[in-house]
Amino acid sequence: MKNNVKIARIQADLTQQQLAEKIGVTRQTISLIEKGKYNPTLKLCLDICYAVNKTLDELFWVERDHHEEN
Amino acid sequence: MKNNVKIARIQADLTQQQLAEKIGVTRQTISLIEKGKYNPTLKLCLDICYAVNKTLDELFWVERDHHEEN
DNA sequence: AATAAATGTAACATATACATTACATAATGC
DNA sequence: GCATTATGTAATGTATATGTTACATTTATT
Repeated sequence: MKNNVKIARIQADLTQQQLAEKIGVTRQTISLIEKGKYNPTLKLCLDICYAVNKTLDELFWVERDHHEEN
Repeated sequence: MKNNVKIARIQADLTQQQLAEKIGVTRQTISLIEKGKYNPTLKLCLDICYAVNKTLDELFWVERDHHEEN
């Protein structure tokens, strides 16, 4: 679950805490998503996009990798 | 949770059943997502994208609506 | 270096995505 | 009309996303 949330958050000059509050989620959730340790729901992905002014593709799109494990 | 899955699925000439099998999910899950009745995980969104050859933005992006009722 | 701020992460609880089974209705072909 | 296929949806179970609390580690500031 690689993504660009951390980069976008830093560009938006937000801490995990601030981003979490903007979205209404806990800091831990942001941390785990940035670390790729879990699989957020679409609604949460969209909320993150809105908070850092990016689209889904910019933050979460990954080409299919034929050798993907998982 | 409006999305364009149904349109893309039909364009790809797949039934809900066929799409579900391609992805490894049940037909019910596809049906509920198309009806906007729930909030799929990112992984499932990506699997749907791959199956119908669209990107996240094409299938799931929605501009923030200030009057969203969720 | 010491202190504070930011981040990682673990244990446990709760909500909900998704599976399973089942049945009903809608659409399509004979 | 009847049979078949596609779709909607309800009940119940399971897995996992997310919350809560708490503490450890890393990074920034002085």
